[in-house]
Amino acid sequence: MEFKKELKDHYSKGHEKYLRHISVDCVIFGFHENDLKVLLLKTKYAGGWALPGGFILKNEHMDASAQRILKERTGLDEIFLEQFHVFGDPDRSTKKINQQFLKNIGVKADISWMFERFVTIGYYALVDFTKVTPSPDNISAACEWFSIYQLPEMILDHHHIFDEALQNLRMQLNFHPVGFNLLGKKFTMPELQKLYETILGKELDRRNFQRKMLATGILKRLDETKKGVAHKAPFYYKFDLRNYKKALKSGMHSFE
Amino acid sequence: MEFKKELKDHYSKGHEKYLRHISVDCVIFGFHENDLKVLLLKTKYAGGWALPGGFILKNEHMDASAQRILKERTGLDEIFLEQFHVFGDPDRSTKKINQQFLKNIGVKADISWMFERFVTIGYYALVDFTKVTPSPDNISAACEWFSIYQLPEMILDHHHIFDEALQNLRMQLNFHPVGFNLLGKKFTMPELQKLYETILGKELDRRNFQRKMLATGILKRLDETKKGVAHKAPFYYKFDLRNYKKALKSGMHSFE
DNA sequence: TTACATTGTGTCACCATAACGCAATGAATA
DNA sequence: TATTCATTGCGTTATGGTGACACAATGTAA
Repeated sequence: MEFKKELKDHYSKGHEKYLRHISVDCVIFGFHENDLKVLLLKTKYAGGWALPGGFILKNEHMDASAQRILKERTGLDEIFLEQFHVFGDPDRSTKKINQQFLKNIGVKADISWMFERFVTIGYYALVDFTKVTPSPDNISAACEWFSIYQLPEMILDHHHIFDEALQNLRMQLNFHPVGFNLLGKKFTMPELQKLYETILGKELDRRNFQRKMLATGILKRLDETKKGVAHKAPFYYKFDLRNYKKALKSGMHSFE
Repeated sequence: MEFKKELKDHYSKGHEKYLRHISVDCVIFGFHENDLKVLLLKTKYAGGWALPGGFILKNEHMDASAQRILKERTGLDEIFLEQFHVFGDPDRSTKKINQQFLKNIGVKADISWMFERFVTIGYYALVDFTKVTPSPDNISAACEWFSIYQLPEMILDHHHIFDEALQNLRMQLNFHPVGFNLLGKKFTMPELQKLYETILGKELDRRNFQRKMLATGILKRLDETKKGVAHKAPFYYKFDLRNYKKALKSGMHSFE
């Protein structure tokens, strides 16, 4: 009940803390077991899964609010974040779902700022899957990873927001290095390739991929090879941060 | 005085009409006399030039509000518009300038929604220069074109917004056809080339440009040649709208 | 010891691009 | 009327990136 009061306060007085009409939604990508995954929240009251989202504090930088939201859901700091699109359809947050939601938590719809229209800023994030501790927020019953190829039913236009995010990530992949945010410190070439294939949703030629990646100069080969694998052991690589950052700014060439 | 009352109402009661905290700013590009130009407004009260901007009506699609703003400043309908970035720094609209402004029109700063923080959505537009009738709004003394290479002093972070818009336009130029929105119905190859050179800010090889443009398939050569020119008369071209739109979706290759 | 899936490196044909050549055009000039 | 000449239209060549594929090296499993 203490919890419900806090929630009720949030929904009836949140407009005193946050900018009205503006929300931030995050598409958080992680890579695990050769699969690209997205972090979603199971809403308690509305039903369906939702992108981690939140609002902008009255004196907070918009980017900082996205960072804050991600920190709360993943436990991670200084996440790679990119604003990719704003969703401004007046009907995007249908009144229906909010009404049901507010009724469930005992707030009269017409006195809540949540009942008003929201324009939402879409961010996508790339995180190291192994370092994330998913934690649901107040209004969520669960916080879980989903394969981007097996997404559950999602609320509002969140599936559409996800689609746009993925499309933007794929574009980004053509011009900027991406792996650093999604992989651990060291990795093999086949692992890196799998990441690219998963994001792009298509297979790439092993040999051409290696040649192109090495040509970018953002990789450093370690003397170490992967142990305990059947067949020939691949080398480990790490990113050359200097060149990696240069490539982030200046851009690269595309992949097949 | 009638005018001042209207303005005062807008600044003291506008929040009843518009979404709070959100504005829309447009970078309107036009091409004239081999020069890329931007449409700016001279503010009456604040001093300095500003991007045409406005707010989102409570039940209006965000894109529609940008279209409305452009219609008011240029007289044009169905303008090519692209949302390119959101500017969310809490300090971007400094209180200083708004305070001075509101004082000048006789509105107490602390009662106006305009005094609050704004997150602004940046759009850029491509228009046919010859069809535009620049018209200033209430709070502006003038509405004029400026060469992107000779911009005047601009208010707030509007110069920064312009810079981002130009950078995005240049990116866009690499993958999507652009001329249709900036040129008239028919044009010569050198004219089209000048447009590209002006946007990119560098010279291109005349012969390679022609070959590449024709290879895209978005152009149709007319039987007509330009009259009254010294030396060899160039052919006129028009866009093949079918292929043009296809290229808009699927993308193209880049220019040098 | 052998089999075999996987890795590292190399080759080749193809295509887009950048750089440049040259003849055709047609108004301006002599 | 003949000539000049900047500009246009079309073509050629060298280069480098890309996709498709070959082959030897590796190292565990049979």
